[in-house]
Amino acid sequence: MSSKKISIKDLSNALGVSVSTVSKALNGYPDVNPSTRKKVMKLAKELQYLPNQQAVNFRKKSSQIIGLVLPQINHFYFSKIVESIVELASEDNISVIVRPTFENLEKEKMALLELVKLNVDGILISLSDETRFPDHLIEISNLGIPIVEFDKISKLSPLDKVVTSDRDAAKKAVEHLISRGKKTIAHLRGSLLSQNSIDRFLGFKSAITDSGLTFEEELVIQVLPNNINESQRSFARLYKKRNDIDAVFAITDIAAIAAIRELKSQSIDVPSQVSVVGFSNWQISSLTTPRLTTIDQNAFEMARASYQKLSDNIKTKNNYTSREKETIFIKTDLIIRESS
Amino acid sequence: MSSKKISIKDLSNALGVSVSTVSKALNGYPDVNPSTRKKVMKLAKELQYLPNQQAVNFRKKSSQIIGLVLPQINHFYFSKIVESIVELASEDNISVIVRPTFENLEKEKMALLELVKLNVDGILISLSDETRFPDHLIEISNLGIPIVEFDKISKLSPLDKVVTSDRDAAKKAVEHLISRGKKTIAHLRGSLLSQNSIDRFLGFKSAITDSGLTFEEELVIQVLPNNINESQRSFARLYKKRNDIDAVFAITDIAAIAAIRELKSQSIDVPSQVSVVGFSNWQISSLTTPRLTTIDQNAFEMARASYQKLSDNIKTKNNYTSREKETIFIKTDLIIRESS
DNA sequence: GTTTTTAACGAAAACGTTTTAGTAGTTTTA
DNA sequence: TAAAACTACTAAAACGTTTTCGTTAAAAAC
Repeated sequence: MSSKKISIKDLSNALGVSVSTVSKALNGYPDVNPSTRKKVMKLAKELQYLPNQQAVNFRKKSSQIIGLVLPQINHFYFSKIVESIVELASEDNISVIVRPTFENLEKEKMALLELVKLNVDGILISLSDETRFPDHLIEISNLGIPIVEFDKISKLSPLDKVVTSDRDAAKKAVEHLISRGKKTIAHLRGSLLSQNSIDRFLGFKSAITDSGLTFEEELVIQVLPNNINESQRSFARLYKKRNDIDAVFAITDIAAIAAIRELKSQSIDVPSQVSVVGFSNWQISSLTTPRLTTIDQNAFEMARASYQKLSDNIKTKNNYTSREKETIFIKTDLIIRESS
Repeated sequence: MSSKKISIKDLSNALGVSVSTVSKALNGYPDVNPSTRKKVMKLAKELQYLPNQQAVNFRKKSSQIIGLVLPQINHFYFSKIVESIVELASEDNISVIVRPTFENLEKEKMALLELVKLNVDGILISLSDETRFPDHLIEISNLGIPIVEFDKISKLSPLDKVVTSDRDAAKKAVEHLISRGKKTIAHLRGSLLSQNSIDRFLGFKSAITDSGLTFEEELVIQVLPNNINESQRSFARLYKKRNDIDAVFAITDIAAIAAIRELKSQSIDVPSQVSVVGFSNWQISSLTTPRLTTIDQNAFEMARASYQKLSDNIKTKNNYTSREKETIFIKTDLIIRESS
């Protein structure tokens, strides 16, 4: 049964015409007689000829493949990004090779190396937590391979970037709490080195000071943003010291849920006594009780803008290295639900 | 700056030695003088030679790429599968091209076609809801391309399959409820056509009858497994008719949370008055209040077994078409938490 | 000292396609 | 009717490798 794959040569033999003519007929070149073209097309259909894309790409020195490197896939935000990018690319007949780094710099470097070897047309990357210096990205860019950083980026690289406007988003969230009359607002932040964490903190701070409240260092604590138990314990410690807290702005939905869980366990009502706002709008935030007010990061728009930028870079590859690089900001939405 | 990519030919020119020798030196062939090999290696490192994997694969008639086709990526279970498969494959230096179908048969067919054109070494697929007949899979298999179905499979295809042991899992879950003394157990099931839904229902039924309880048709209702509002409304209708229900076995965690939400809104205590068990062990199930008892589907093991099977098939490709196909069952774990 | 073996290398084909450059034959132009 | 233009085709190179099959020279065997 196993029908062997048929090639242009098979068509050419069967029709008594050269391979060049077959290729031209198939690809719409003008210098082929309509009747010949018809014959070629007909036989191609009959024999179910499928062009060997691998050979085409090799010959054309393009791969029609882009690489997508990111910290994780099993993650609500990132998996939406993967899904969106893959779908957008497929509309352009581009395939996507995904490589998770698990926040490991070595894996990130390995992934990039593999992608370069594969001759990918371009790379989209969201950096691992361990990545301090973006030298490996710059090297790739110098090789003439278009590369766009998104979401978790490095401020040190001269590359195109697409980022969430974390600072504005955080400010918006905190201003919302303030507009609800909250005055003693705690912030559960993440790592001191993560750019997201820094920007969200800065947004928090400027919302506080801009509205005439006094910024208290003590009300800002660091948590592990994706660890609910650790976050809950950390928040519990803070709340013990400062039970005058009337609102919490958390760096992630998980951290927010951790706070809510702790407050519930102490029979503090959310939102009347303490309001809580998260960040990311994970699916889960609409399933909790109370439903969580949060920031939607607009994963699709992040994916779209990143892919678009990369796609543009690929299309104008000739002067890629010399072109001015830009940073694009993705707008967020405040989703107001029951927790605030 | 843009250093052009260097090829074997560049090395060969620089060293005054033939391309064959360079290639052999690089690839550990025995018939090359150790000193020559050293020189080649040295220069290769200096010039940062990277083999053009595209050319290698083309020449070797392999792609070192596998295709992964599934309904969605932005989904806790599937994204874990994607992540796991990609990681396992990367250990074998295999790249993965992912294609979501969004439960659309046309997209599924298109995705497969693209993958075949790309000469992928093999394909892993989880079928869309729309897929009734697996003809397109069989065609591919007949082309000699190894293919393994996983999770959402078709009973009609003579192919290798890896599936969750849904029936056993559901039985286990319901037996757990029975062991807690529950006697009037409702089941929130999914589509009448989906194999998962059928098997979970059959597991539910056999747990009931095997333990001497009477199976009541009325206690089984159909819901949209991933739509919390619809599920809640459907369950509300059921509970209105039958408020003697003392336990619920739901086809997904979402449906389970929907039931819990409805019960809470009626001030029915979970689990003392009504116990609830979900299915899938999504991240969210450990974050709800009460934490949800559920079935862990062991996404990693599903990924591992599927990849392993495909990998074996690829390695023994010569007699693939004629080989006996098998179905592998992935064991599940009952995760007992607070909702039961 | 002749034959045989071995060591080290290179030429060239091959993978499937695209594309350039060329060629015959026909048609148009002037 | 000779030159110019056009039509429809083909040959062959090219993309970067791998791998087969020689080939030469040196080493080993007898």
